[in-house]
Amino acid sequence: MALSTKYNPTEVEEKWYQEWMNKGLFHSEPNPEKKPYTVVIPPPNVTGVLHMGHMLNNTIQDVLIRKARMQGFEACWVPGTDHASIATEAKVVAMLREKGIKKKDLSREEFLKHAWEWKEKYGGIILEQLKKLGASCDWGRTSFTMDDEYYKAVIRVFVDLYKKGYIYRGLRMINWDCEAQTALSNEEVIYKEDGEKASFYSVKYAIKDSGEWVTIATVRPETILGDSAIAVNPKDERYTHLIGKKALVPFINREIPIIADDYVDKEFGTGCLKVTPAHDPNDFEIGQRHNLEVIDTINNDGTLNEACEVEKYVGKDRFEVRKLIVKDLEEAGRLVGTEEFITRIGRSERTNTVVEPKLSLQWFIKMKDISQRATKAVEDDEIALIPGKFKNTYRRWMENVRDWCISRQLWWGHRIPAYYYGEGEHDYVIAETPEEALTLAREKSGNASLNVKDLEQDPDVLDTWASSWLWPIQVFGGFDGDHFDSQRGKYRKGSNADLDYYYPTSVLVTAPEILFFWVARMIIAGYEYMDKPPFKDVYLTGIVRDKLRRKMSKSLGNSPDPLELIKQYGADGVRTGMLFSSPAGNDLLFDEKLCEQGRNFSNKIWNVFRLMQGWEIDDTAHDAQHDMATKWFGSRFNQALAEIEDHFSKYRISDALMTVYKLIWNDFSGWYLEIIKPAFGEAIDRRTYDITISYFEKLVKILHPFMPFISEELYQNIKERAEGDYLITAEWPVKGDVDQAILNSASHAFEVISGIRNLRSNKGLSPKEALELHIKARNSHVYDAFGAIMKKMANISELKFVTEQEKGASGFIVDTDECFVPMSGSIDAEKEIEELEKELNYQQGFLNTVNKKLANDKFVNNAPEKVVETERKKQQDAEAKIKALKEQIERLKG
RNA sequence: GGGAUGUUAGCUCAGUUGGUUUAGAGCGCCACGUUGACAGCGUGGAGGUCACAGGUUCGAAUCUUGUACAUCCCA
Repeated sequence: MALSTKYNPTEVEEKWYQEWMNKGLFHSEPNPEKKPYTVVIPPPNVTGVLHMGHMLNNTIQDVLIRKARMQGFEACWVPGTDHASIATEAKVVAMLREKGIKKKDLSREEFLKHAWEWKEKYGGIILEQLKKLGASCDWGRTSFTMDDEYYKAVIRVFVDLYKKGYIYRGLRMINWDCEAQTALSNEEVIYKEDGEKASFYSVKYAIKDSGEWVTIATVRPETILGDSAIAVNPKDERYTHLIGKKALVPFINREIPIIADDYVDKEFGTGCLKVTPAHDPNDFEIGQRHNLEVIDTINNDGTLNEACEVEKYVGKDRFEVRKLIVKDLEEAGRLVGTEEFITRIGRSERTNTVVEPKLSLQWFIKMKDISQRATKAVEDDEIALIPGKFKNTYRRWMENVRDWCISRQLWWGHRIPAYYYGEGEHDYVIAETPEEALTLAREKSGNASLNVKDLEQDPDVLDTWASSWLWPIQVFGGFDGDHFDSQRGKYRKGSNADLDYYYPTSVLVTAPEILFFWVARMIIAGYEYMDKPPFKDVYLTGIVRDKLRRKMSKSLGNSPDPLELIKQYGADGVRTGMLFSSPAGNDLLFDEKLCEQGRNFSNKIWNVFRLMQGWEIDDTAHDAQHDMATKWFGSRFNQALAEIEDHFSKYRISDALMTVYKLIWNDFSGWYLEIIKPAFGEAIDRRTYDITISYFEKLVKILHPFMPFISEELYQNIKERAEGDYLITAEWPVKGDVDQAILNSASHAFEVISGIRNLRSNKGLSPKEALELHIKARNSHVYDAFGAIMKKMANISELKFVTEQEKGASGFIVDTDECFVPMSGSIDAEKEIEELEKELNYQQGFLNTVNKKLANDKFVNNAPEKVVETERKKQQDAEAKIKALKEQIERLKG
């Protein structure tokens, strides 16, 4: 059968993925005979489509899981998706808006129906796309963070943490969109790149019981009426005498203290800061530190309320009031100056209105105590972050961890299980179900006649991360039913076979951007509920950028369509393309050329197969000449395998791939096959053929994690396979012996071959023209073993040893052996001398540095003996080489 | 403003507790080559004062200090 000279991935990839699925080869069950190797996928958002970041991330996971599977681990890769409350809700709202439906016209139930429909339609897209990449996930275990059981788990954990005293309700600044009347996440607030123009007003406040004044500067004069202090820097000598005194708010003459706080920048404005805790996040924090009154003067719709105490402003919009108040201040002689400056103004992504910082009651998790174990785990390397530089980042964040605000003013998500039965601040209960809530509420209120209708559940949902932090536990159902011991607030050990077997997982592969959002919190939850870490290693990938180092994003349009790439280069090509340049933690500058390189590699391997497949085999003969070649490649393979294992142990996936790449392309294809390749029309002997095929089989094995499809295709084609024999589950090669002497001899022989090729190239001699090679060698060992190979590879008709310089020959030097190639024509002596002198120069310079070292007593006395010895060896080698070079030059001159 | 990381060939990166050669790889580039696996290929070649300036050391791309630039995180 004639095979195409080009490899065509599309069909092959489809075929093998189906076959692997049909045979259940991705599926895993706890197996006491084997050790587990578990990976949980970072669940992609249901809103998304596959982008290059997913491609990189999931390729790495697949490489790791496939290798583990072949190494005899019970490999389990659990896939799934994240409900992504904010992103999804925004998408659904936008979709409804296009249909002319407003969210506020819908009931919660109606809205959620739309959301679920949307999720069913689009939520699985990424997972389907991952199949094209070759991801060997155990699809039967697919999880979703809003599956029924998962939902219950999240609620359970909320109740549990509340019982343990970790959850509380408190005031916090949020971003408020006055037009849409909703809270915004930080991600939904946008700032113009170059800032915006704003006016900076200087206003003077009277100091009580003194004729003095103090001048503050503000961009938001409408919030003056909510002021509760004036702050100065404690080191600012201009104002020290005022600290502790009272100032009077203009118009209303409310007495507010003058306080000292480090936050205040002496250089900025007048050095006096008006503090309005209700309407500025920084002011709020200052307020907390100094126990200041919080006076909320702005309504949800952006108008001022009664709390501002000035009748004419009440009910008017904040920007209208700004104009009015500026005018009034001016008339009252309180406005000292106005200047324009550029500042960052946050606007709502959706309505473009200026975001109003607003205080609101939110739910929090106290982080300090609950996170102690997680901080220590990374500090003590119980969990390794790779690359290690993230250990610092992690420590700093954990040591300064802030309480986690877990409530979101949204509908899509896990609804907070707080049930209110009255208007009082504490009139609520926390429970898994309304029924339980009712029982608790009756107890707490002492009102036995309460019924379910009197309870109102908190309308907000939980932060998405407050569900995904349970991912490594809950994908195995760790919080289901009796597995969770709600008395102790722990997983009940031994109750869930899957969890007991697969947890802790082996490695988490994710992006550094979510180190705190997700990774740290999973570690916290892992120790809290399992008393064990969720994973042993965390491999942090880089960000995929374009050639110009810009992050790939939809809005820039600089991200290629991954599926299109797969179509063009094959999944194997794209996978290797991504991995060629992705050291852990470093950004990957994506270039389609890398995929092209991957595709070319597929093609190279394909043609290797075509070559071997075309050979005729002679069963009777044994060509002993090939024994040296097979021995050599055996050692070379083992050497490379050891390197590969070493790279893998350090998660240097890119280096491991490059080692495989070079082993196949240079060593196997470039040298080995060329050596044993039978001449046109001749057959290869059986023994050499068989061993070559066994080498090729080993090569496709170590290739498999990177290029699963072409490797399986070739594995199936190089020989008949028994039923059920697949590469994906085949045994990973075992490390064997490395014969260093053979490797050294081979590289010497290859250098001689290169020397001859180089000589041909310089002299324009055809490779078809046979040459003689005469060698003045220190020992002839290498040539006894590799002579035949050298003759074949360099087209040498005769190889003989000489003891004297040769006249009328071109020469070159390998190590200290002098090689002569007799020439029929004339020799360009000048040119050869020039080259030899260049080399001589280098060697003499080199010898100089070595001699300098050896002449230095301090070096000889202080350096380790081994180092001194290698220097002596270098000295000897260089001297011998220089001698040989000089001889050659003499010869040419003479 | 605080902190972290980085700067090695045209590009992307290795360089593993300072000593195997006055630095390596892949890609790109240049020259030559095509009836016999592969032009999506082969053979050969060029290309770097390791950002800059000091310091430590017998010895520095590697340790240290400073400068410049770049990226990221936090406020």
